[in-house]
Amino acid sequence: MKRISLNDIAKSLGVSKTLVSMVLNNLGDQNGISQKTQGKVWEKARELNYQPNYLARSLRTGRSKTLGLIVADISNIFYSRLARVIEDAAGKHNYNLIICSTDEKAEKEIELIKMLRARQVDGIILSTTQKDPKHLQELMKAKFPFVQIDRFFDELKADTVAVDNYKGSAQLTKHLIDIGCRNIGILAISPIYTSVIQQRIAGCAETCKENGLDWDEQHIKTIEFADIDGNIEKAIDDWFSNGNAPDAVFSLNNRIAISFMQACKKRNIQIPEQVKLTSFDDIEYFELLWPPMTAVAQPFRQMGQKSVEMLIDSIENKKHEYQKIILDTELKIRKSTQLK
Amino acid sequence: MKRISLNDIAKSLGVSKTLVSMVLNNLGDQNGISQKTQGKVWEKARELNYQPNYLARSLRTGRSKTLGLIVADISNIFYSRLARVIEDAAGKHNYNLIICSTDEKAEKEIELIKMLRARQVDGIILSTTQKDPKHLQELMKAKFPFVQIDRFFDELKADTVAVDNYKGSAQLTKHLIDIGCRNIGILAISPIYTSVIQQRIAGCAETCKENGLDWDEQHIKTIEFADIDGNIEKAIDDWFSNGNAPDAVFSLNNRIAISFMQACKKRNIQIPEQVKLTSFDDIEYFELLWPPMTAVAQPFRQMGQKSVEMLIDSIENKKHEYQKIILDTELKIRKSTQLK
DNA sequence: TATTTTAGCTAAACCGATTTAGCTGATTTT
DNA sequence: AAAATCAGCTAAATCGGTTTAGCTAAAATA
Repeated sequence: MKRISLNDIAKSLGVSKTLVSMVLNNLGDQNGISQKTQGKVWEKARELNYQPNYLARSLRTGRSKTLGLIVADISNIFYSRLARVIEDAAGKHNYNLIICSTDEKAEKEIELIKMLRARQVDGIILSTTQKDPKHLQELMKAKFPFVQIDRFFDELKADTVAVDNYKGSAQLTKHLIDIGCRNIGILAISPIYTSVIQQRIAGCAETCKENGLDWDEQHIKTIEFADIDGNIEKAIDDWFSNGNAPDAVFSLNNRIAISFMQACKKRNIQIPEQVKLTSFDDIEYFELLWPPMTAVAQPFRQMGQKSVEMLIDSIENKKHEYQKIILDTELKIRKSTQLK
Repeated sequence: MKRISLNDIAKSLGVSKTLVSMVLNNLGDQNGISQKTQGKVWEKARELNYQPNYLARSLRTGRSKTLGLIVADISNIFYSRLARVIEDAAGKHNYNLIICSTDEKAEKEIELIKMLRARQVDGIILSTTQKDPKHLQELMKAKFPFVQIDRFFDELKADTVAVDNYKGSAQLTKHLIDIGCRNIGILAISPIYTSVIQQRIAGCAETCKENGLDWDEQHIKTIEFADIDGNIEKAIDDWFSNGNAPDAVFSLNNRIAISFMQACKKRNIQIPEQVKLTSFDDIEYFELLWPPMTAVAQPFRQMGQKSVEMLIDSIENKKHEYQKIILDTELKIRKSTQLK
């Protein structure tokens, strides 16, 4: 049952394992190994069904050909689609992926980064949950390759790919104002200190102010990640039983939007008649919901591909220079913000 | 920038790396290392911010504490939810996960298994795309730990966790017949030879026959994974322009159901008035679609947890005995099969 | 013929941990 | 005082590759 090693091949052929290694890495010609010997090595390798041990190789070369991907929750469809793009892009360069979810816990994220580094991943693609950039600064200081995706600290001179959350949010808000909304409520997923959430809130708030709407913090309800449904219930209670219900709700995350919609169904709150509903993160289901949901779509394919390109360049290219890529979103207007 | 190794700690303290290794693995007491020395080691490790190299450890111990997860497509919400449960369950035992998608390609699956074994994962959780059990039999012969999840070969004496697809499908079909459907069309995702698809087809076909409905292969449309939308278009063309349109459609996969629904919207085919629509794999969005979709729900949490338990037992426990766990599904009846 | 070159190959170090077998000097037992 | 025990520690092998430096015998050159 023991797996076949280079040594086994070498011994059974009466050659050195150096030679076997060179041949199987296609360095035979370069090192002047005769065609005849090369043939024998390949044949024996096939006969014994040799598979190299990547651990041993990685230990020696210092390259594991593995990347880490850290997101809040891989079962969130936004991240799983992103993960798939990243998996494929990484695969093209012969890298594989260890995927981890933080559950929006900053502490867990730090543990995961530590674990991934202990596993000698060559780099990490990270949608951070950190409140401040301290830990990522340490990564930078250690010259450890990583890319910020989706969420990021602008002050870090690090590779970044994200969307213009401010602009996307402002566009959506403008749309709501254009169709007559005067009181926009925000459902923000905790932790709300992330760049993504802050920018989305700012985009909405500024646009409201610019257009002469009242704005204060009261418009924002924070939904704890650990109990989305319960928190949504509370938010709705608060809004709809105190007589200051918003005429439009802007959910900053697809999960929350769904939960809000479910709650409205239960309570017979009509969308869009009683309240307009909109969300960040367009997903394919939004089009088929009742009512179909107006949403801000993110170019997740581009994001995924770019992040891998940047990361691999930063791993393999000594003179890699960091880049910040900010992509545009697209507003998809649907029935949840249209009366007719 | 070099990372700190055991040797660095050992040298800087003037002790052997054996000692350092023992202390940091909490084997100090057991090996009679004095408290004073242990204290010094821990302190130095903290001071130098030592992180063990998992590759080196794994190479030596023969345990990588890594599992492989192979599914058709991690961006499919069914698999991403499963993956999340598996990630958490594995994490509790200090295992991490390399996640891979096969795109329903049998060849790619074989490559992925090879790759995962080369990476020395300790075991694999696999939703197979293979047509015949040949390759999995090889895994068994090599005594390599793996668990079949969702899709499986019944003839393999291997750990398996899945649902009773036949029963779930039969239940759903019975429901359709009960509400008056006489001509049920199946949308099957290719490859249709998987256990899952075969059982779902059989459950539907047998139930139709038992209830006196006509049945032949014409009722089944195969949808190629690589072009779901295009294939759905063709299927609809064929059904609805040839005058032998089904009065109910049973989609064997959540992706296909969504695509079918989208196509119906475009063509103004009314659900459920013109055609009832049902699907396997209940997902949270189904409840909010218009119309909400009748579906067969799978206990994915249980599936994920059980699969990890079984796999880890089979890795760590010499006298592990294989188990086959077949769970029940739950029929969720919603508006897409109700006229009123 | 003596020397250099070359083709073809190998020995040994190395990556960073774990693990086995055993050493050293002090203390206890006989 | 010699032998046995014990506390506390270490040297070296090992996992399976890659890589460096260099060997050997035959062929080519001087």
